[in-house]
This record gives sequence, structure tokens and C-alpha cells, in this order.
Amino acid sequence: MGITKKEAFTEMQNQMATLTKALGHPARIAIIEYLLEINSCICGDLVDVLPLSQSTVSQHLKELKNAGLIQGSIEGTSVCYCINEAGFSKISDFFNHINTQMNYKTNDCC
Amino acid sequence: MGITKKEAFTEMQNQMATLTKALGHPARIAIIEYLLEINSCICGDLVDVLPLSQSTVSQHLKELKNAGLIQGSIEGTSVCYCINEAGFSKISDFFNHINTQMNYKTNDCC
DNA sequence: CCTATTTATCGTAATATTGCAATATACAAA
DNA sequence: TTTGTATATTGCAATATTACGATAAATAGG
Repeated sequence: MGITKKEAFTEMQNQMATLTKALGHPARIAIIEYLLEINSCICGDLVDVLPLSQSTVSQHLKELKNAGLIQGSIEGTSVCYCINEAGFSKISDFFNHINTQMNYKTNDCC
Repeated sequence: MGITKKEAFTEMQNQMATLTKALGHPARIAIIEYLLEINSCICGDLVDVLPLSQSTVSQHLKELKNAGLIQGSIEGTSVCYCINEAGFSKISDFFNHINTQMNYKTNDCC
């Protein structure tokens, strides 16, 4: 039905899915990489760098912002977007947890 | 248009997007958590644990397998699914890279 | 005020995802 | 061979995503 049964899962599971889903597009990966590289950015730069139209880039930025992976503040006529470290901490915590569990247990199956 | 312009991005960007996209659903997060917890699994277990039908669970398992996040091997009548550490290493590498860059640079904007 | 610049939003079309029932497939046991 | 068990696949229907052009909104500079 195209609709995710969110209510059937834990808040943590939904939150982690929201964060990873937001990264689940090459343009949004590219945006994050670019923001990390220059550590300060305006949307206009991204339109030049990415092979997508201005409106599409704006939408991707909105999704990353909604997920809490980037921040944006108005800076005169333009908007300054940058990494939101809090969002990435949450993901890192999850993967650290996974790595710990993988190291702890022996993968004796498959 | 609902179609991602994959050809316009690097292979790394597409690969990372594929991996994170595969995790971008609470059911698939739940599957990974369950596999980590019991460290060995057959699909039937998951159908009991998850609030989804057998066919839907099977589809989610297929997506995780295609992305390289889990492995499955036939074990008599059932299938034994478990974590594919190689897939998670790739994601971990990416997030370690992000964390390194975040620590290195000062977030002086926004 | 007028104009240019920058970013967001709307409308729309194409495609993808999610979910389930029904069915198919594959194997084991009787 | 027949029956049962476990998993995969197919075929929908409902909804979401991706992308773009057009347009709106907001501000800066003349």
C-alpha cells in the first residue's frame, strides 16, 4: 500500500529509519560530503555542484533538514546550510552499538 | 519523476545511498536488531516477531540481502539469515570519515 | 519604487515503495 | 506419492519519492 506501518515499531526504530532514509539518495550523500568539505555553504553553491535543478536541490535540503542532519539559517538573501552534528551522533551511536554486538558474538551461522 | 539520476553521481555516493536506503525502514531496522540479538535466524522467527505478513517480511529480507547487509543460506526447508559484516563495515567507514571531518573542522557557521 | 538575486513552494508526471493475499516452489517426512 | 512446512514470487492497490518548470517570496542594490 506504499504506507509504512510506523505505529507498529518502536520510536527508536522509526527514528533510525528516518535518519538513514534521509541519507538514502546519492544527491543527499553528495550534499553531506560537500558540506563536510567546505564546512559552510549556501544552497546556490550546491546547485552549481550537483547535476540537479535548483528546485530539486532545495527539496533534498529540506529533507535533510527535516531529518535533523543539517541546519540552515537565513543569511541576507541566501541561506547558510551546514551539518547538524546531533543527527550524525545518533546514527554513529547506532552503528557503534551494531559493531559492539558484532564483535561480541561469533558469527557461527551462514 | 520518481527516478533517481544515479548516473550523475559517483559510484561511492550511489553505493552509500543504496546501503542507507536499505536501512531506511523501521521493519528493516528491526530485522537487523533482531539478527544482532540472536546472531542466527530463520525467516519464520521474524514473521512471529514483526507486525507484518510473511510475504512482506520476505520482501524486506530480500532488500537487505540485495544491499549486502545480510546473508542467507538454505538450511533444509528454511533459510538461515544473518548479518553480513562486510556491508556494515562500508557504512561504518563512511561515518568514521564523517566524524573525522567534523572533529577536524570548526563548525563556525549557522 | 524597480530590478535582480536567491531560495522555497506548487503543480504535475513518472516511477518506486509498501503491504497483503494468493499462489508457487522446494524440501522433508510419512 | 502425498502431505505438511517454510520461504519466495506474483499481482495488485495505495501511497511516497524524484524531478522539473513555473511561480512565489524575501531581500539587496540601485
